[in-house]
Amino acid sequence: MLQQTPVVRVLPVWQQWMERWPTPAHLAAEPPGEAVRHWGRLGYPRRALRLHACARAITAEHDGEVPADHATLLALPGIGEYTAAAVASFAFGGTHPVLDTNVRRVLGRAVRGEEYPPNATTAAERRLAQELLPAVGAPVWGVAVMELGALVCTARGPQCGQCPVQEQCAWRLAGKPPGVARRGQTYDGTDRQCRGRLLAVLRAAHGPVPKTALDVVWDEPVQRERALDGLVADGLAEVLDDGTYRLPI
DNA sequence: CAAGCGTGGCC
DNA sequence: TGGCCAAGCTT
Repeated sequence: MLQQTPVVRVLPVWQQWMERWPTPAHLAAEPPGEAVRHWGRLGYPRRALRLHACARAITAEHDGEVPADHATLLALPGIGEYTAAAVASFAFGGTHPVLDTNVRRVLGRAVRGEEYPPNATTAAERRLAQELLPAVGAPVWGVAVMELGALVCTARGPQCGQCPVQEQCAWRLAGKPPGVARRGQTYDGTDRQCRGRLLAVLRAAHGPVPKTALDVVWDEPVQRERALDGLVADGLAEVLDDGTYRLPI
Protein backbone atom coordinates (compact mmCIF):
# COMPACT_ATOMS: atom_id res chain seq x y z
CA MET A 1 0.00 0.00 0.00
CA LEU A 2 2.85 2.32 0.74
CA GLN A 3 4.35 1.98 -2.73
CA GLN A 4 4.07 5.46 -4.23
CA THR A 5 1.38 6.44 -1.73
CA PRO A 6 1.67 8.81 1.27
CA VAL A 7 1.52 7.15 4.70
CA VAL A 8 -1.35 9.29 5.96
CA ARG A 9 -3.55 8.16 3.09
CA VAL A 10 -2.68 4.49 3.59
CA LEU A 11 -3.29 4.29 7.35
CA PRO A 12 -7.12 4.13 7.47
CA VAL A 13 -7.32 1.66 4.59
CA TRP A 14 -4.63 -0.48 6.15
CA GLN A 15 -6.47 -0.56 9.49
CA GLN A 16 -9.70 -1.79 7.93
CA TRP A 17 -7.81 -4.21 5.72
CA MET A 18 -5.99 -5.81 8.66
CA GLU A 19 -9.22 -6.09 10.59
CA ARG A 20 -10.88 -7.86 7.70
CA TRP A 21 -7.92 -10.02 6.68
CA PRO A 22 -5.52 -10.39 9.64
CA THR A 23 -3.38 -13.08 7.97
CA PRO A 24 -2.29 -13.98 4.43
CA ALA A 25 -4.59 -17.02 4.59
CA HIS A 26 -7.63 -14.82 5.24
CA LEU A 27 -6.92 -12.72 2.16
CA ALA A 28 -6.01 -15.76 0.08
CA ALA A 29 -9.44 -17.24 0.75
CA GLU A 30 -11.12 -14.31 -1.03
CA PRO A 31 -11.55 -13.78 -4.75
CA PRO A 32 -9.09 -11.23 -6.14
CA GLY A 33 -11.91 -8.80 -6.88
CA GLU A 34 -12.57 -8.38 -3.16
CA ALA A 35 -9.01 -7.20 -2.68
CA VAL A 36 -9.51 -4.71 -5.49
CA ARG A 37 -12.81 -3.55 -3.99
CA HIS A 38 -11.41 -2.94 -0.53
CA TRP A 39 -8.36 -1.24 -1.96
CA GLY A 40 -10.70 1.69 -2.39
CA ARG A 41 -9.20 4.80 -3.87
CA LEU A 42 -5.60 4.14 -2.87
CA GLY A 43 -4.57 4.16 -6.51
CA TYR A 44 -2.56 1.71 -8.61
CA PRO A 45 -5.12 -1.09 -8.12
CA ARG A 46 -2.75 -3.62 -9.65
CA ARG A 47 -1.06 -3.52 -6.28
CA ALA A 48 -4.24 -4.94 -4.74
CA LEU A 49 -4.18 -7.76 -7.25
CA ARG A 50 -0.54 -8.48 -6.53
CA LEU A 51 -1.01 -8.31 -2.79
CA HIS A 52 -3.76 -10.86 -3.16
CA ALA A 53 -1.52 -13.06 -5.34
CA CYS A 54 1.21 -12.60 -2.75
CA ALA A 55 -1.11 -13.81 0.01
CA ARG A 56 -2.00 -16.87 -2.03
CA ALA A 57 1.66 -17.61 -2.73
CA ILE A 58 2.53 -17.27 0.96
CA THR A 59 -0.37 -19.53 1.88
CA ALA A 60 0.37 -22.15 -0.76
CA GLU A 61 4.14 -22.14 -0.77
CA HIS A 62 5.20 -20.90 2.66
CA ASP A 63 2.68 -22.48 4.97
CA GLY A 64 0.97 -19.13 5.50
CA GLU A 65 4.06 -17.54 7.07
CA VAL A 66 5.62 -14.41 5.62
CA PRO A 67 9.19 -15.35 4.62
CA ALA A 68 12.03 -13.63 6.47
CA ASP A 69 14.60 -14.21 3.77
CA HIS A 70 15.25 -11.37 1.32
CA ALA A 71 15.57 -13.54 -1.79
CA THR A 72 12.42 -15.48 -0.90
CA LEU A 73 10.50 -12.26 -0.38
CA LEU A 74 11.77 -10.88 -3.67
CA ALA A 75 10.30 -13.84 -5.52
CA LEU A 76 6.77 -13.04 -4.32
CA PRO A 77 4.39 -11.09 -6.58
CA GLY A 78 4.42 -7.33 -6.08
CA ILE A 79 7.54 -7.44 -3.94
CA GLY A 80 10.55 -5.72 -5.42
CA GLU A 81 13.92 -4.71 -4.07
CA TYR A 82 12.62 -2.05 -1.73
CA THR A 83 9.78 -4.05 -0.18
CA ALA A 84 11.91 -7.17 0.23
CA ALA A 85 14.58 -5.16 2.04
CA ALA A 86 12.04 -3.30 4.18
CA VAL A 87 10.24 -6.47 5.33
CA ALA A 88 13.45 -8.46 5.87
CA SER A 89 14.93 -5.58 7.86
CA PHE A 90 12.02 -4.00 9.74
CA ALA A 91 9.95 -7.12 10.41
CA PHE A 92 12.73 -9.67 10.84
CA GLY A 93 15.78 -7.67 11.89
CA GLY A 94 17.81 -8.43 8.79
CA THR A 95 20.71 -6.29 7.59
CA HIS A 96 19.62 -4.85 4.24
CA PRO A 97 19.91 -1.37 2.73
CA VAL A 98 16.40 0.03 2.37
CA LEU A 99 16.42 2.42 -0.58
CA ASP A 100 13.09 4.15 -0.83
CA THR A 101 12.45 7.64 -2.14
CA ASN A 102 13.10 9.18 1.30
CA VAL A 103 16.42 7.44 1.85
CA ARG A 104 17.54 8.25 -1.68
CA ARG A 105 16.79 11.92 -1.13
CA VAL A 106 18.54 12.06 2.27
CA LEU A 107 21.67 10.31 1.03
CA GLY A 108 21.64 12.36 -2.14
CA ARG A 109 21.63 15.58 -0.17
CA ALA A 110 23.77 14.66 2.81
CA VAL A 111 26.45 12.78 0.85
CA ARG A 112 26.24 13.66 -2.83
CA GLY A 113 25.26 17.27 -2.20
CA GLU A 114 22.38 17.34 -4.65
CA GLU A 115 18.79 18.33 -3.99
CA TYR A 116 17.19 15.42 -5.80
CA PRO A 117 18.30 11.85 -6.43
CA PRO A 118 18.50 10.47 -10.00
CA ASN A 119 15.22 9.44 -11.63
CA ALA A 120 16.05 5.76 -11.40
CA THR A 121 18.05 4.11 -8.65
CA THR A 122 21.68 3.76 -9.71
CA ALA A 123 24.40 1.29 -8.82
CA ALA A 124 26.23 4.14 -7.09
CA GLU A 125 23.27 4.72 -4.81
CA ARG A 126 23.08 1.04 -3.89
CA ARG A 127 26.81 1.01 -3.20
CA LEU A 128 26.58 4.05 -0.98
CA ALA A 129 23.60 2.72 0.97
CA GLN A 130 25.42 -0.57 1.45
CA GLU A 131 28.58 1.17 2.68
CA LEU A 132 26.73 3.30 5.20
CA LEU A 133 24.70 0.40 6.57
CA PRO A 134 25.80 -0.42 10.15
CA ALA A 135 26.59 -4.08 10.85
CA VAL A 136 24.59 -3.80 14.06
CA GLY A 137 21.29 -1.98 14.21
CA ALA A 138 20.62 -1.80 10.49
CA PRO A 139 16.82 -1.85 10.94
CA VAL A 140 16.84 1.14 13.29
CA TRP A 141 19.29 2.98 11.07
CA GLY A 142 17.08 2.36 8.07
CA VAL A 143 13.94 3.56 9.82
CA ALA A 144 15.78 6.62 11.09
CA VAL A 145 17.00 7.68 7.66
CA MET A 146 13.59 7.01 6.16
CA GLU A 147 11.82 9.06 8.82
CA LEU A 148 14.35 11.84 8.46
CA GLY A 149 13.45 12.04 4.81
CA ALA A 150 9.73 11.81 5.43
CA LEU A 151 9.52 14.39 8.22
CA VAL A 152 12.54 16.73 8.01
CA CYS A 153 14.49 16.30 4.79
CA THR A 154 11.35 16.56 2.67
CA ALA A 155 11.26 17.03 -1.10
CA ARG A 156 9.91 20.55 -0.78
CA GLY A 157 10.66 22.88 2.09
CA PRO A 158 13.12 20.75 4.08
CA GLN A 159 13.52 21.76 7.75
CA CYS A 160 17.31 21.95 7.73
CA GLY A 161 17.33 23.81 11.06
CA GLN A 162 15.91 20.73 12.78
CA CYS A 163 18.09 18.21 11.00
CA PRO A 164 20.47 16.16 13.17
CA VAL A 165 23.05 15.99 10.39
CA GLN A 166 22.82 19.59 9.20
CA GLU A 167 26.47 20.23 10.14
CA GLN A 168 27.71 17.54 7.77
CA CYS A 169 25.13 17.79 5.00
CA ALA A 170 26.95 18.28 1.69
CA TRP A 171 23.95 19.94 0.07
CA ARG A 172 23.48 22.49 2.89
CA LEU A 173 27.21 23.19 3.10
CA ALA A 174 27.19 23.89 -0.65
CA GLY A 175 24.48 26.50 -0.14
CA LYS A 176 21.59 24.23 -1.09
CA PRO A 177 21.92 24.58 -4.87
CA PRO A 178 18.59 23.90 -6.64
CA GLY A 179 18.34 20.59 -8.45
CA VAL A 180 16.85 19.77 -11.82
CA ALA A 181 13.08 19.59 -11.66
CA ARG A 182 11.75 16.13 -12.36
CA ARG A 183 9.37 15.96 -15.26
CA GLY A 184 5.88 15.65 -13.95
CA GLN A 185 3.37 12.99 -14.91
CA THR A 186 0.32 14.28 -16.73
CA TYR A 187 -2.95 12.73 -15.74
CA ASP A 188 -5.98 14.53 -17.14
CA GLY A 189 -7.27 12.77 -20.22
CA THR A 190 -4.95 9.77 -19.92
CA ASP A 191 -5.79 6.10 -20.05
CA ARG A 192 -4.94 5.98 -16.36
CA GLN A 193 -7.66 8.43 -15.52
CA CYS A 194 -10.09 6.54 -17.73
CA ARG A 195 -9.19 3.21 -16.12
CA GLY A 196 -9.65 4.78 -12.72
CA ARG A 197 -13.17 5.90 -13.52
CA LEU A 198 -14.16 2.56 -15.03
CA LEU A 199 -12.81 0.61 -12.09
CA ALA A 200 -14.57 2.92 -9.63
CA VAL A 201 -17.86 1.85 -11.21
CA LEU A 202 -16.99 -1.84 -10.80
CA ARG A 203 -15.91 -1.33 -7.19
CA ALA A 204 -19.11 0.41 -6.25
CA ALA A 205 -21.32 -2.26 -7.84
CA HIS A 206 -21.49 -5.51 -5.90
CA GLY A 207 -22.25 -7.53 -9.00
CA PRO A 208 -22.06 -7.45 -12.78
CA VAL A 209 -22.76 -4.08 -14.41
CA PRO A 210 -24.03 -3.48 -17.94
CA LYS A 211 -21.58 -1.86 -20.31
CA THR A 212 -23.80 1.19 -20.52
CA ALA A 213 -22.94 1.91 -16.88
CA LEU A 214 -19.29 2.09 -17.89
CA ASP A 215 -19.86 4.06 -21.07
CA VAL A 216 -21.32 7.02 -19.20
CA VAL A 217 -18.15 7.76 -17.22
CA TRP A 218 -15.93 8.45 -20.26
CA ASP A 219 -16.98 10.18 -23.46
CA GLU A 220 -14.22 9.24 -25.90
CA PRO A 221 -15.20 5.71 -27.12
CA VAL A 222 -11.88 4.57 -28.61
CA GLN A 223 -9.94 5.39 -25.48
CA ARG A 224 -12.69 3.97 -23.30
CA GLU A 225 -12.59 0.62 -25.09
CA ARG A 226 -8.83 0.51 -24.93
CA ALA A 227 -8.86 1.24 -21.21
CA LEU A 228 -11.56 -1.34 -20.54
CA ASP A 229 -9.68 -3.97 -22.54
CA GLY A 230 -6.61 -3.06 -20.55
CA LEU A 231 -8.39 -3.61 -17.24
CA VAL A 232 -9.54 -7.04 -18.44
CA ALA A 233 -6.07 -7.90 -19.72
CA ASP A 234 -4.59 -6.89 -16.37
CA GLY A 235 -7.04 -9.10 -14.50
CA LEU A 236 -8.73 -6.14 -12.82
CA ALA A 237 -12.06 -6.78 -14.56
CA GLU A 238 -13.96 -9.67 -16.12
CA VAL A 239 -16.40 -9.81 -19.03
CA LEU A 240 -19.28 -12.22 -18.68
CA ASP A 241 -21.02 -14.05 -21.52
CA ASP A 242 -23.90 -11.58 -21.47
CA GLY A 243 -21.52 -8.67 -21.99
CA THR A 244 -21.63 -7.39 -18.41
CA TYR A 245 -18.52 -6.53 -16.39
CA ARG A 246 -17.47 -7.16 -12.82
CA LEU A 247 -14.45 -7.34 -10.53
CA PRO A 248 -12.57 -10.65 -10.94
CA ILE A 249 -13.87 -13.74 -9.13
C1' DC B 1 15.65 0.67 -19.35
C1' DA B 2 11.84 3.62 -20.27
C1' DA B 3 7.09 3.44 -20.06
C1' DG B 4 2.87 2.61 -17.83
C1' DC B 5 0.26 2.43 -13.89
C1' DG B 6 -4.18 6.12 -9.61
C1' DT B 7 -5.21 9.35 -6.51
C1' DG B 8 -5.27 13.34 -3.60
C1' DG B 9 -3.00 17.09 -1.21
C1' DC B 10 0.01 20.90 -1.17
C1' DC B 11 2.21 25.34 -2.53
C1' DT C 1 -4.19 27.13 -10.70
C1' DG C 2 -1.39 23.49 -12.14
C1' DG C 3 2.68 21.10 -11.60
C1' DC C 4 4.88 18.25 -8.33
C1' DC C 5 5.17 14.56 -5.29
C1' DA C 6 4.10 10.28 -2.51
C1' DA C 7 7.51 3.66 2.11
C1' DG C 8 7.70 1.15 -6.38
C1' DC C 9 6.83 -2.84 -9.39
C1' DT C 10 6.47 -5.05 -13.77
C1' DT C 11 7.17 -5.54 -18.59
